Amino acid sequence: MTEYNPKQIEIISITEKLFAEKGFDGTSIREIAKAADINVAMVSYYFGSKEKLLDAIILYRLSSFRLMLENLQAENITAKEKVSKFVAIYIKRIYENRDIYQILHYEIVNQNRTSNFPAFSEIKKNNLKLLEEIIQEGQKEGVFKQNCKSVLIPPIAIGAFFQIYNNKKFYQELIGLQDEISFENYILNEFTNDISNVILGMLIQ
Amino acid sequence: MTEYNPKQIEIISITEKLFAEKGFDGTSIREIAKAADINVAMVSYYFGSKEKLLDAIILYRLSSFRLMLENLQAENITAKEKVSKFVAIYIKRIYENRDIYQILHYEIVNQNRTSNFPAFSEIKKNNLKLLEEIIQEGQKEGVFKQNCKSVLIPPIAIGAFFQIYNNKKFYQELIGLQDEISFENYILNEFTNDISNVILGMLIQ
DNA sequence: AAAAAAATTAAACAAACGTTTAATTTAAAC
DNA sequence: GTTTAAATTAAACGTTTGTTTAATTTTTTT
Repeated sequence: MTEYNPKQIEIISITEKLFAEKGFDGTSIREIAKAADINVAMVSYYFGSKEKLLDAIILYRLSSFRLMLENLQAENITAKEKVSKFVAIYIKRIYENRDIYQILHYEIVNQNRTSNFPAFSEIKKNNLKLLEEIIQEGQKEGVFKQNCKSVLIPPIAIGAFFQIYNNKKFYQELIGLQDEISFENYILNEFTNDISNVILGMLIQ
Repeated sequence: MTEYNPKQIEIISITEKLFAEKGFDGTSIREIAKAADINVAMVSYYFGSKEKLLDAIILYRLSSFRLMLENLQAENITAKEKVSKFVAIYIKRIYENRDIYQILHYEIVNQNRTSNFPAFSEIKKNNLKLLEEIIQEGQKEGVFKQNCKSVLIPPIAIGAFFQIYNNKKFYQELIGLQDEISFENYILNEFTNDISNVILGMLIQ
């Protein structure tokens, strides 16, 4: 795997934000160069092309995605608590990596690019597998229903989060969250708790 | 309000699909012209510019969005049944208008365009108002909790739908839905029912 | 049938795009 | 301190972009 030097990582980070905000097609190399305070030729020099820069962003961010949830299974808590923890860790990770999620989401919808996202599918599958193990545990404990819709859990969590995040102004006004910090607090506490309860309500008999 | 002739409506419909698939920036006027079998100059001739064509698409689709849910409140059924019906109508409408939802979603995230979406916010607010009336009804009936998170209902429904729709291939494989028809059936029946239950689980004491 | 209006066309426009070049500066190696 | 490699630059490349022009065809009106 390719290692990136500090200059490359800086370009990756700045471009990640721009792509998430304005989209791949909506962001020009000249904009990137200006934001990162580099010459336009540097993108090609370091990454080969704009599209390969996108690949680099995805590769760079996704590489740190593995593990994190692995330890959860081993913990000595009830299945119900594990689901709550899963949701909390999941939403936190999405929130913290919202830029790359936004980019990936759009690039998956938008078939213009030929980037391959099998790595992303793999992560999703692993998450689901872990989740199903936890649910089976809860079924054995007799607290979860037998026909649980585990597949719906990630889309509910991710989907609801991005619906609110992408309509931030609308919901900030609605819920009454003035600044960025109170919004972040809402997401990581109240929202996380609510979604956790919604999902548990679906699982518990 | 401007009326559109059949030729304009054809351009609107074809462009709507292209914008939803490839994004505003990812779709060129020449692509639109080719798909709609018209000369490139016709877009400017009929709509003024590419950006005004986007406005026309939004205006044209959103104008048919009002009502639909209005009658629900008057029906002689329980609040619980009303919520189920609300969710079903809501998901159906999103599914049938998924292209314009996709465009709006992206354009709201993407601040490149100066299109104003107060009409869309208005629709969302009206939906929420109706929903809260139904919930209050259910609270009076004594079936719904006192502190209900009604704000979360639309984002859960829309969010979960688009998470699945935008990762269609992934979920088709996962759930086992070979063709387009069985996917549509899944969304309008099983998925709608599951989401309805999830939301009711959140409301019922 | 003649005149007026609307629709359609091919061609051209300048601007912006991603990318490459070749020259220059900076840093590392010896 | 000289040589070699890496980083950075301004300029130019050929395309593609959205839009406009001016000429032509089609349709409508009288």
